[in-house]
Parts: sequence; structure tokens; C-alpha cells
Amino acid sequence: MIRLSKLTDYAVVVMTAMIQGDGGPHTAISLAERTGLPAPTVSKILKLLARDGLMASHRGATGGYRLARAPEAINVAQIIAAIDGPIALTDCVEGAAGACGVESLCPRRGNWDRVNRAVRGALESVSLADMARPSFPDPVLPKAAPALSATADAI
Amino acid sequence: MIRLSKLTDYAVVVMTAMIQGDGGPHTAISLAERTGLPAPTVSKILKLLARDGLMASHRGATGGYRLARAPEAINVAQIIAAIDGPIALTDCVEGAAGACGVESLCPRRGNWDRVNRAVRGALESVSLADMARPSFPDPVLPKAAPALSATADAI
DNA sequence: TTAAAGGGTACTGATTTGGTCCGGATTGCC
DNA sequence: GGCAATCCGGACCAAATCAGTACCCTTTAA
Repeated sequence: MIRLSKLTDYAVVVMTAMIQGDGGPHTAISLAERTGLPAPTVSKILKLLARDGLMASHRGATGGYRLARAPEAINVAQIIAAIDGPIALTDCVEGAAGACGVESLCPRRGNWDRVNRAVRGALESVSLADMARPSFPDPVLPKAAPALSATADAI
Repeated sequence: MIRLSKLTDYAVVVMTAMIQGDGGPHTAISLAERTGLPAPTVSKILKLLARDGLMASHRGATGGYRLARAPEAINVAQIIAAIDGPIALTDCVEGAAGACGVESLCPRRGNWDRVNRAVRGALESVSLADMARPSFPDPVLPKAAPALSATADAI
């Protein structure tokens, strides 16, 4: 499976929890309590998100975090980039010559880039607001197959 | 970054090498020599691909592997599925209740599924033939500046 | 019958990741 | 204006996962 770091999953949980709260700043502790995640982990996630400008942090006694933008203006690709770094499927694009071994086959690098772009576009099309919206009854999903999500995941 | 296993990358290299050879069966050894990859690793990859029906294996003294289908009929999603298993970004869809912690936030699970479908569609749209085709207008930049590729990878 | 080649299993090492801790900075309160 | 409480920031450490390797068995053509 394509592994998306667990931290990224947690990040969506934390950000969703912030949307559901009031507009005031949220402390790492309060978010940890509400999500059930360990406090240091939440703190780490918030730090990464703030570094990439997705969060606005305020220090001091009455400090805390709050979303830098509206949930509709934040997409999944940005969250993944903040936690896991740039979205790329292979490290062949890193520029490391030794990793490839045979350069004659390396032109496929351009094709990997095309795949990366496609995946990135798919991730950018989903906003944080979409993730927060329950939408569980599947009213809008086109082909859905709701209860069979496990089956749907298999290729 | 979204980590795609290195084995999958190697699988594309090996399959590309098979296309470039003649129609006859390829042994794991010969493919290892041509790609520069370690022989046991190539053997492991070929075994996985054969198990999923992407390769046709022939045992015995003059045996070897050959593509089960035309390169146009094999897409990247199938290769990933053969090596890494089903394509899913999070293990929240696995059905493990303990992993989520708070069930009230779990409705986002349905949204992750939508993201998974989008990514899967992007991967299915690229065939092995596409990956083998150079399609590299700029053959110059074998190992160019790492800074360039890094910029291209950034969102 | 022999040799060559795929198929399977188990083990080891390394890389990545998740989790934890401590120091520095800021602000409200006395 | 000083103090103390609170919170952010970076660094460190342990565990899990994964890539890679090696060995042995089965199968099949020569």
C-alpha cells in the first residue's frame, strides 16, 4: 500500500477538531484531550503545521494555535506536504545518481513526475472542509459503494 | 513524502528492460545484469509480479519470465498493487477500531476513501508503455542540479 | 539422469517513524 | 517592574517496518 504517515492522519483529526471548536485559539493540551491523542504528538503536529503556514501560533500565557486560513482554503495536499514533506512517490527524483544504477533507464523519471503530478492534483482537490464534513450518508458521492469501502480499496 | 516502496520502482525498471529485449523469456539473472540491480532482489520482484498475473513464468532448464500482457494493458496501479498490496493511503480503512481512538471523528473515513479513489484513478491512467516510452523532450539533464528537481517536487 | 531455473521460507541489517524530553520565549499577574 | 505560569521550538531516543540477502526445495527441459 502507499503509505501515508500516521502523523498526517492525526493532523487531519486535530484540524477537524479545531474547526468544531469555537473561534478562539486552541492549546496543544486541549486538542490532545479532545482528540484522545498523546499531547506531545499533537504538539509536534501543530508545530509542523505552523511552520508551513497552515497554523497561526500565539505564544505566552494565553497563547495557542488557530487555523491560518479558512478550512475551504486548506487542502489535503498542503497538509501532507507540511507533515511528510514534498509529495513524491519515488526518491529517484531526488537527484541521487547512485540510486538509479543505470542511467539509460532513467528517462522514466519524467514519467514518474507525471504520475506525481496526477496524484498531487487528486490530493489538492480535497479541502479540509471536505474532510471535516461528515458526508457519511454518501448523498453526493457518484459511484460510492459505501459500505464496501474495504472491497473498494482492493485494486 | 508519500512513500512508494523502492521495490515498486525497481519493478518498473525490470519490466521496462523486458520490453526493450527480444520477445523470448528473460531469466532473473539476465535482467539483474541488464538493470544493475542485485539478482535476489530481481528474483523477488519477478515472483511477486508473477503471483499477481503480470508475469508469465516458465520453469525448467530453458525457463524464464515474460510479460503476461502487452505493455499497454498494464498500468502503474497494477504494479503497485502487486508489490505493495492494495492502494490505500491510511490504515484507518483497515477496520481496526483501536487505531482511531475517537469514533466521533471517524466519519472522515469516507473522505479518505474518496481521496484513495482519486489517487488510484491517477495511477491507473499511466500504463507500463507510458513509463517505458522516453517522452523526455529534454534529454539533457542526466543528474542536473538537485535544487532543480527539488523545486519541481515541491508543491 | 542431470543440470538449470523458478518458488518458497527465514533471517539480518538498516532506514524511517512515532514518541518523549528539555530549553527558550512570551505574556498575564502581583 | 519583577515574577511566575504557560506555551512554543528544537533535539533526542526507542520501536516498528521494510529492503535486502541467503538458503533449500520443486519443477522441467536437455
